[in-house]
Amino acid sequence: MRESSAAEARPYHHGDLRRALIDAASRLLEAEGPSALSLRAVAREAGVSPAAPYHHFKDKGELLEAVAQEGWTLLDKALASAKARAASPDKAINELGVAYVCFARENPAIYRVMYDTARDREDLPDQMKGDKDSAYCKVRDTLVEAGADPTDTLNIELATTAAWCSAHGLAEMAGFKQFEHLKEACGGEVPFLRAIFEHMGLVSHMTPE
Amino acid sequence: MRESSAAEARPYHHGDLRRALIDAASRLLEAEGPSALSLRAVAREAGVSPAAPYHHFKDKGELLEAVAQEGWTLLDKALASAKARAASPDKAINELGVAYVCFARENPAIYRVMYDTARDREDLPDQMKGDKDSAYCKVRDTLVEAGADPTDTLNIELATTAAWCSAHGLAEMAGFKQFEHLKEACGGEVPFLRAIFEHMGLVSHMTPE
DNA sequence: TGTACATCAGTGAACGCGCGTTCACTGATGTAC
DNA sequence: TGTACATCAGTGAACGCGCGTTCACTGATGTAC
Repeated sequence: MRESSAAEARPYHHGDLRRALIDAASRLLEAEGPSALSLRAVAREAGVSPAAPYHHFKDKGELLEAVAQEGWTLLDKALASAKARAASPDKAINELGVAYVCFARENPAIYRVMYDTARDREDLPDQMKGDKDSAYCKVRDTLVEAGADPTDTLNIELATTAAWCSAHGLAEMAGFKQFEHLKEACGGEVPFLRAIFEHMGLVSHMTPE
Repeated sequence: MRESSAAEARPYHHGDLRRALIDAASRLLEAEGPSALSLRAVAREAGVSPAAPYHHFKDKGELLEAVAQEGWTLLDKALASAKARAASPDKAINELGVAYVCFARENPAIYRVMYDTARDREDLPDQMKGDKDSAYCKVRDTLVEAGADPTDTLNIELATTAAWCSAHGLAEMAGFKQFEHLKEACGGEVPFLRAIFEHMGLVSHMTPE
């Protein structure tokens, strides 16, 4: 009832500073790049004193992990809506790939934080494999729907991994200048991505024929 | 004639401090990780004052670029010897992939510096495309030797890019704990890599039949 | 072959900076009675 | 409904640190004569 005007001075208690700090970190990250992400800068961006974040995060690392976690959740959502859009299961796998790369291209700094923190721990977030709605499971299920033998779990997992790695590699490389002329030749970035995924032939090896 | 004993105190003039600094940086990088790579630490590791590197590099960035450049050269060599070892052209492409990933796995920090600096500039080193002996050209030529139509330059380039991205993605992910059980199931890391490359099917789309 | 001198490649002290984190504090909030 | 008090979530000053870089310097090297 009290916050009548948007321009009103922020009250002493913030309301949801944890959330605000994660958002500020994301903003900073995309605006200034990963190297600019200090705890002090995040606090500054959120309009709060340098000590305030310590009431919500043990240290800088814990904030970074929260930002990465946020990224994985956004990625899950992006893949879910791509899958919902796909016309048929055997088209879906490449569309998931395209959506994956687009997510990385639109949020390059968060994407980097996601993988940098994962690589430092040599561990992808638990969410990835456990959760039924996770991005990983979505890719795997799509391969099955496209005709892969669901009882051949080893090959299903290998194929899912192959697809994931391919998409990650493409996501990290797609921005390089060297590929500009290929994008033009294909008629834009998305057709270029589609063409690359075609060449990776991720589904053909899994289906009986 | 003067440096008789290996234990002799280093003379005032170093001889090849530029080289020594790049080596020191590589050592530090693999020992302590990319975040530990400061100019001062490199000077310390090389046993030299903090100001000494400035006689050989304009600033920290220039040293980093030299380290990355060194990495690309080492990668070229690793791929060259893998290609020389390969039994047949159509096996060679996957073997190049395996060698690529092994290089990244054995030099993870340098590998990261290579791509971090490239991504910051959105530009792979010129060497990559220009030089006939470059890693990129080696992959492309191998695809042609394996039967791809050499006049279809667009598809050759797309396939080379696809192969490169796949290998890069795998290189960055291969260390994750989540894949331990797959490596075991395949009988080791290298067979695992081979299996993943099989699933990526990089050659099948290029050959007439 | 010796010597004067320019140039090269180091030293080490110093600069200012932003960082992560801690501290004693205080204003705001919520709860027990 | 009012009040005392514990707890929560901020402040802002301060700490020590390692960093990149600059500076005046000096020891070593190489070259012209």
